[in-house]
Amino acid sequence: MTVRVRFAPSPTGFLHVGGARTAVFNWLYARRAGGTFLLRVEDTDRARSRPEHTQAILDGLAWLGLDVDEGPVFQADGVERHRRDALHLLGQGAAYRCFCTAEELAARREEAKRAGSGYGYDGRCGRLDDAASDARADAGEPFAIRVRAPREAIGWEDMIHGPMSFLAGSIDDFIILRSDGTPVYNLAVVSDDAEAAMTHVIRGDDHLSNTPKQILLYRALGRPLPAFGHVPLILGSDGKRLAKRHGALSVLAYRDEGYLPAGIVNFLALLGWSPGDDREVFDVGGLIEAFSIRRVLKKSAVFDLEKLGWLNGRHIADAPAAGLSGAVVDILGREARDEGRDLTETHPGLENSPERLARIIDLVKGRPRTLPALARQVSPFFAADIRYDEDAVKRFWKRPEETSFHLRRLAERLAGEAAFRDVQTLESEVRGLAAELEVGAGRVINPLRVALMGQGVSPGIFEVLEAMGRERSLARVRAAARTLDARVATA
RNA sequence: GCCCCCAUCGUCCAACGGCUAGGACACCACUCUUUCAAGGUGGAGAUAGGGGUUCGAUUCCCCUUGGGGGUACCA
Repeated sequence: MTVRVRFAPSPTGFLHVGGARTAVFNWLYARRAGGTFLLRVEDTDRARSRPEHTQAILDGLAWLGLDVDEGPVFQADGVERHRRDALHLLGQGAAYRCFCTAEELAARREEAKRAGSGYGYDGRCGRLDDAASDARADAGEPFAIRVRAPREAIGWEDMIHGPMSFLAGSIDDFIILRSDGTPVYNLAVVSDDAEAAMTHVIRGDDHLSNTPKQILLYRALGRPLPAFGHVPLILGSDGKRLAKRHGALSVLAYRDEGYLPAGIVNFLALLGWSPGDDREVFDVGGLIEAFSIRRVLKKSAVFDLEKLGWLNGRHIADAPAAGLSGAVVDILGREARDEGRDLTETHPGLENSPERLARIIDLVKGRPRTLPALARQVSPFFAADIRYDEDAVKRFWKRPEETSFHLRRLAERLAGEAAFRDVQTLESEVRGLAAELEVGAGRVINPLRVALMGQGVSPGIFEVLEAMGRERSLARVRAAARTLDARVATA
């Protein structure tokens, strides 16, 4: 039998990281098994469901690269079938009409709570004889439909938790069809999963206590049971269930902050799962190959932004330059527009020299953790004018007078080079100057880095000189000297 | 209240019932006499507590504690 799994979010919000991880596990399971991954939008809560949320979920999955084989199907489209299933159960005697009103039930629950006891439905309407029930229904009295919960314990073999069991009597006769004729969640899920022939239901731990209710519905309906697997929840740094206050939660927010889908998927997969050895950096293909639902933990995991950053950095470093250049152009272009300028103005040549851009990206991509950080490293190689980072200036341009002098001497010396083609030569020139000046090489190199990059971080400075080229490098060094002179004058 | 789940460094993961409890992120130090958001080396850092079972328990069982989920005519 081929594997059929589904991801079934409610369109009541965006695709958040918790949902995304459930989707990742389902998708990985399907891909690993050569099965089918279905998307079902559980939109039966009309009050909270919104079409734009459905779109956001679709966009989120697409961005992550979790391609859907079937669907999206919408739960609301199955309402007629849900109703038929409820009525079928009623006809079979596996369910009964309940004439208790919502108000009565709330009052009884309140009272039970006050008395400090449990408050499952007492089954009183289930004891009505058929004639009485029919008469009241015929008289037009509104009713909901409840299933008759079995008296024995309900258990199953969970793919993640192993043997699971709920005590006899711990499940009450719950409502499956409201008095307005609309189905309740547990019925809709079972009806839909059975209809779509799901073989495995992999979902969050929060559904653990729904499972026995659903199992009894499968049995009552005479439908084959899927295998269940309940993946642990993701917690915030305070150990509480991940919520909005823990920060950016929509996966698209991570996209906007410059994370790579491969980095997010890798990170999410590692939350509650490991291949069993020390490997941590995986591309998507590697994840599919290594994934096993048996190795998913029972324990909930805390979302650690630091580790996501590190992992994303690894993915940026591993990504081919061609796959990164579009993002760099976009980011720098957006920044230019924010200043009311144009990219051809702020970064001339960036868009029409793809080979040079690729070379620069390959040079700098080992360090940054996000796309904007990558763009910041690329920027100086194309920027029409340099901007000096406050902290870098404070740290490496501490002696403006001396540094200005050093930089001028360096410019003179480097100007003797016809072309900046050889990294070794460049290095010996810079070191030679430092020796001549009788200062440590770092005393020249660090200020030079700020002059060229405007930042305190860069690849090896000699590679930077070479990649930046003769004209631009000399211009930057001279401009830095002028800037420093101006500072001395105003000081 | 009742039902259910969970418990290894701060965090994410390892450890057929058997080496000194291992790796990663973060942190600290050193290093790359060139920066760090990169690399390398080293360091600190955990089996929640108590009982069992066993020659031997992170591992199996029980209790306690702690955390989480559910307990709707929400999904």
